[in-house]
Amino acid sequence: MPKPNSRRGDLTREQIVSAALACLDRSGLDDFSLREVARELGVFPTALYWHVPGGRNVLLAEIAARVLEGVTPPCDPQVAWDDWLLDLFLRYRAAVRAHPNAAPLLGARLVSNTGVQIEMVEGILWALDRAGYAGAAIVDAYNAVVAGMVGFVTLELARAPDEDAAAWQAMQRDRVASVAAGSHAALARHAEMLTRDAFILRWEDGRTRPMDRSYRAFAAYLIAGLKDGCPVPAKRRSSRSPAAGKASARGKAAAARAPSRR
Amino acid sequence: MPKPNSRRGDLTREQIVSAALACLDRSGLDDFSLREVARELGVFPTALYWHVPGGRNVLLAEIAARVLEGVTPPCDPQVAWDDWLLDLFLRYRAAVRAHPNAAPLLGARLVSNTGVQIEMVEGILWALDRAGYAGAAIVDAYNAVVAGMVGFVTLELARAPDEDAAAWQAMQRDRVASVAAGSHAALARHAEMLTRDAFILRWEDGRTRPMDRSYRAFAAYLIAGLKDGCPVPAKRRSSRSPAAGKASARGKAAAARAPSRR
DNA sequence: AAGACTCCTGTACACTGGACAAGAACAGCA
DNA sequence: TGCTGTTCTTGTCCAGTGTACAGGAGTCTT
Repeated sequence: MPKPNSRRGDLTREQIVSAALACLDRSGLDDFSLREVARELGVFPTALYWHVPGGRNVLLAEIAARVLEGVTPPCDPQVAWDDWLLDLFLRYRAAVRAHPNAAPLLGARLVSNTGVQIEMVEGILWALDRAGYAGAAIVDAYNAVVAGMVGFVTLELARAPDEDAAAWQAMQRDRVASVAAGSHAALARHAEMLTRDAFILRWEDGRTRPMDRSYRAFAAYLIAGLKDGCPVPAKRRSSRSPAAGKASARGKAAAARAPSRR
Repeated sequence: MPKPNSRRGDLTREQIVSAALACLDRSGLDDFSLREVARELGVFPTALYWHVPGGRNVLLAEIAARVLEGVTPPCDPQVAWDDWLLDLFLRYRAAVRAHPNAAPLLGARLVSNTGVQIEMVEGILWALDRAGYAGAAIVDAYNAVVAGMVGFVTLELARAPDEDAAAWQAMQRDRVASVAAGSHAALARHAEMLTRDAFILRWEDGRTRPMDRSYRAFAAYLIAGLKDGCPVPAKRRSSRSPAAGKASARGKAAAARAPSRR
């Protein structure tokens, strides 16, 4: 029997989400359970269903929304669109790093549920609009921004196996070394760096070994690509030589003409 | 009591992984259970532990590796590095689309376990090396490629809530409409397209409504950014005029699809 | 023929998410 | 004050999960 809650109507949805987030931070997503949340609140597990109908999944979605609260920078017309985007990239990552166990949630079921993320959506569109995007192209650019931002951070924080860290590290290093000795020249050449900082090969995840530099580089690549790939190079203060913009515009238009197949 | 297995040593690790993949395809990741896999094989659940020590998680990792088997295009020095990368992007997506329920697996715990993905790693490094990347920069570029590729596809295939589809669709559309009516100009302008094809706002997921065009655009942005961002622009055969390169890229990628193993 | 080894059968356990019925505390109203 | 309906909480219940562990068939080696 849990300790009687102080008073009657004390249990709020907000409170539940907060407690759930705390549990998630502590126990990880795999061991996340409604019963633990209830224990934390001093309440019976089934009480949660009253405030958050839909149960576990809905609660997790709520957590995701909470984590993303306030990531969107203000829409300041003084700030150049690419700077704004970069800022969003950095803030998103910071927000998720504050609750790394929520990362797989965001990566796997990012859905608009409470309308919190609407601000983010509008912000991205606003930035891309100022960059000169419109029509179908703006949808593609928007998707690229979201996928890149969310994807990188999710992957960065994906858990490395939590067995004995030293053993895992040794195994990874050995395998890379042995494999690379063969015909894998490029791998061999950078083996040292890769086992520290490269996806798939690294033996520490992003919470013990952040990938700041790679993330910044990634954002830079993507934003640069967005500059190049814009059909109408720029709205104000054209950012790049018109020749490059025009040339790549032709290529993209050609690619976009063949819609589906395969 | 499961039906007696035909013979004694009939159960292989391969068989188990195949059955598990079949279960995953059928039931989805949330409802994936060892017991169902065992049922499918006509075997007691605990029998799986003999062939797959480590249980559920290890089995899931094995599935992930299986899904990614044969994605890596051959390392043909005739193919330009950017064409090779684009090809990899397309093949990766095709492979995951064949088993969409495995997408969250790849997105959340992409780890090198059986060495299958080593080929992919080496391929990417080889391509980036030819692009002129080296040292720390090649690690960043590599991470960008992996994160982009994996991230987009994972997000594309993230399940939309499986309640009544029509209701969900109506709700999404209404919310966007109502919110956009306010100060969200950019959102309002493209509301129609966005609710169909944009992350977060769309009401169908990637398996019923593929995002081919956005994915191609995304790959193009990223690869363009990688071209721009390279410290030493190009190693051999200095990158041709951008227009010509883009034009030939489509043809080349299509041609390179033929000599695939598997 | 005997033993060792491989592979699988059973049993058992602690735990999960969630449906359900019923009860407690409160509100408004007479 | 007493009554009634609503809002929340309590308990109970169940099917199903992952996996540890003890053995028991079948096959191979000697």
